[in-house]
Amino acid sequence: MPKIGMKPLRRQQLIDATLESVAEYGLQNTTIMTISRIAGMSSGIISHYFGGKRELIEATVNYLLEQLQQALLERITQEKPPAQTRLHLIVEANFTQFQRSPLASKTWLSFWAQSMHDPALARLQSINSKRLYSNLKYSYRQLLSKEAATNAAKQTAAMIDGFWLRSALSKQAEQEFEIAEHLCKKFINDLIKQGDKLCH
Amino acid sequence: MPKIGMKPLRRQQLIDATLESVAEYGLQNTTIMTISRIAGMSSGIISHYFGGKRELIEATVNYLLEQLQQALLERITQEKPPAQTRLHLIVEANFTQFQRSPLASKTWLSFWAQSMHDPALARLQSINSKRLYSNLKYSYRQLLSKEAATNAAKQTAAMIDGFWLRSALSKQAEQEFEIAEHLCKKFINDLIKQGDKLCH
Amino acid sequence: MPKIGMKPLRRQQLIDATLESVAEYGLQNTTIMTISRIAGMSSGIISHYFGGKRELIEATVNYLLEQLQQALLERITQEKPPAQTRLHLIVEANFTQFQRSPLASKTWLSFWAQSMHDPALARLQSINSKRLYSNLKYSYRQLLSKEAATNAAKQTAAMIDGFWLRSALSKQAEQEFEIAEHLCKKFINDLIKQGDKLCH
Amino acid sequence: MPKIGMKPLRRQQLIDATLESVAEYGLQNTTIMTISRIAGMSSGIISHYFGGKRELIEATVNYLLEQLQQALLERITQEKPPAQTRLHLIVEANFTQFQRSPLASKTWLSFWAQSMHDPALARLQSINSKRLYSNLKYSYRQLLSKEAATNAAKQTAAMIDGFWLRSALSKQAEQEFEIAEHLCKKFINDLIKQGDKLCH
DNA sequence: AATGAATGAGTCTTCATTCAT
DNA sequence: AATGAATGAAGACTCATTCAT
Repeated sequence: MPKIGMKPLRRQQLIDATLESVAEYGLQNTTIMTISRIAGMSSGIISHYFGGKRELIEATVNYLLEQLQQALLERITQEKPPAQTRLHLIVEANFTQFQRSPLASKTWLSFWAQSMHDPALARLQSINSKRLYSNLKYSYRQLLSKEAATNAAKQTAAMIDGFWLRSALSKQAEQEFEIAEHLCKKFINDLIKQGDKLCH
Repeated sequence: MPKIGMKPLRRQQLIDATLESVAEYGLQNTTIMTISRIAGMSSGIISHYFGGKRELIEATVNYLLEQLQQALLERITQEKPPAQTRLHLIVEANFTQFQRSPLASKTWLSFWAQSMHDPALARLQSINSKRLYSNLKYSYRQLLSKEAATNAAKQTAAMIDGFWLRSALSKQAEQEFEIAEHLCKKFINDLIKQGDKLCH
Repeated sequence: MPKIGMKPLRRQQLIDATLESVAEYGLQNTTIMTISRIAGMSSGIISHYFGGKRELIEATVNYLLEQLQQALLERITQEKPPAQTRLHLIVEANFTQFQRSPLASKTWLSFWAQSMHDPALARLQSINSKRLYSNLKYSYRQLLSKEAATNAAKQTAAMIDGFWLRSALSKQAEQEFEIAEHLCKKFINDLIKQGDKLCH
Repeated sequence: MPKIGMKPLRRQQLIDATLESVAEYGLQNTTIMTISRIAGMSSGIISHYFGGKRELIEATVNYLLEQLQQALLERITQEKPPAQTRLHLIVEANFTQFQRSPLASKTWLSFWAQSMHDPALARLQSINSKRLYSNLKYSYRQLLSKEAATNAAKQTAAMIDGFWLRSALSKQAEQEFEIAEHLCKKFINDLIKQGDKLCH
């Protein structure tokens, strides 16, 4: 069945299956078998489309990164929001329904841990980490002094990642994520309010 | 060599070797062989002293938790510090030289990821997470209203964990940890200063 | 080679290899390696087709039982023999060429010993034991009183198993089996003759 | 503690422990550890007194054989019984309380299975098998013709071993052994009675 | 005499990869 | 394009043996 465009479709199906498998069994217990079974395909298909398990894992992380980036772009590029709004949108992009899902959150954490010993994953993780920081700093810079903006961006990035980590590991993930988003925004607001006073 | 007191010694040696192995190879690539080779012992020794790999891993996490707890107790119990100082001490306890070491930080992250699919590790992680929050909240409560203290404790816990996570994954871990500790303390100070103003 | 019908073929090949291995090395010294080497396959194939060594062992015992049962059915069902003939046929089924082979006899004994500590094997052994007794009793009942039939069935079953055991362990197994079959039939004949006299 | 006569004592204690271990766990699952634990000694003691596990196992089988032989001698040498009585005594010696115990019966069977692949055990088993036959034949010879005696001895030996095997593997071992002993004696009586008639 | 700490070869099992079809 | 049969290296675990004390 030599259909055209089969390759992207199959690849995405396998990436989705990988996300499901990692969410259910963990990265450690995710095997060619669990992935291919979830995808409803044979085990050989992975080598066929990705060359090996490692490449499929990397492609899956890439997909998560793209989703995150896209969530931000969707929010920001439609309009030209003021800096504070933009900061809120960055927070929101990091706490979308997709990112909150056990599927995504468990996978992220597994990948981060793995990234310490896998250069390809480390590279992706580094890009992601810097991107969050840059986005935050850019917006803060419009409201605060250079030093204050740098500090604020680092604190906010840490708080976002920290809340995200704690929520992902919590048993009441859903609820925790809700509070987390609120407290991140509150932190931003307090920071700006405080910055105003200090400026004047 | 039937020496008395051999058991605690060997167990600690194996825990140390596990930390080194996880730091170097990751939890996923840490095997009975890597651990026993680092410890300079045979592979059978692990089953002999811990029953199995799983129990050794759990004992190692327990050791990390104890180190963390002890770092805090050392700082707090010798004196009765004021609340703000106490909050700083909590931050410091989470950023000791030991905790900053790749050995500890990489191991923590590996364990957290694994905890999502391992009830025993999940339990330990949960205890640790709640302990940090409780300690922070207790101190904040002496300075802020109940609601404000709760929010502050959650934000601070997230920031500590987040900084810790970002630093551990960073290539300039040492430097990042330094800044992280400073910014956590700064956040606490700002929060309290702000809280004062709101109260008055 | 995705041929259809590969599974039953491979399973039988592995069962045959298991019989050979147990006959040559004993159940205790039969390993995944000895079996797969005899079968001319890789070690992984056993888990692939049976799930594990245990299941392969059980399947092999089952095969021996089926062979025994089939040997009896072949002899009995084609005709409706008189009771005495039927008793002889039961004896013959227990001393077929296959059952006499070191391959079968050594394996039986290994399995019986193991059955004392393995519920699954114990169940199979129990079925086999009861089946022999039932078959004998049914035939004797047509010739003797109830009590005499019970006794005769028990004695005959014991004699068959005992001869079988002694022959299997003997160095001149082939010769011993020959005599054993003859003496079992003689015992049956004598018993019936004697029963006649007692009846009349 | 260089006590004199320690060696025989320790050896017997270890043989007893081996019997218990084999009865409880089976020969396959009987390890240096299970034996030494039951004996309340260290694992090293076995090498110390027997050289290795294998030698201990063989010594244990030897002990079982001696018990069997002694049971027979006790019954026969006290008096000079007539042949039929003597045959009954042989049966009784094979069904003493000790031989009926799971401890002895399970061990016997394990050893027999192992004997197929262990020359030392095979030798012991062969001696035992021949001894039973010889004893039976000697007594039968006083009552029957040479050929009849040979047949009778073989049948009786098979029946004894067969009953013993079936009883050992039965769930109601105790009860089965009782019936077994009775039916063996009955077989002997019937045989002699029949032999009388044929002789006259 | 007796211990038990330590070893490491051997076992079963898992699983990513290969490849004929 | 897609399968899944087959491989074999690597994993954790077991256990008889050794040996310093």
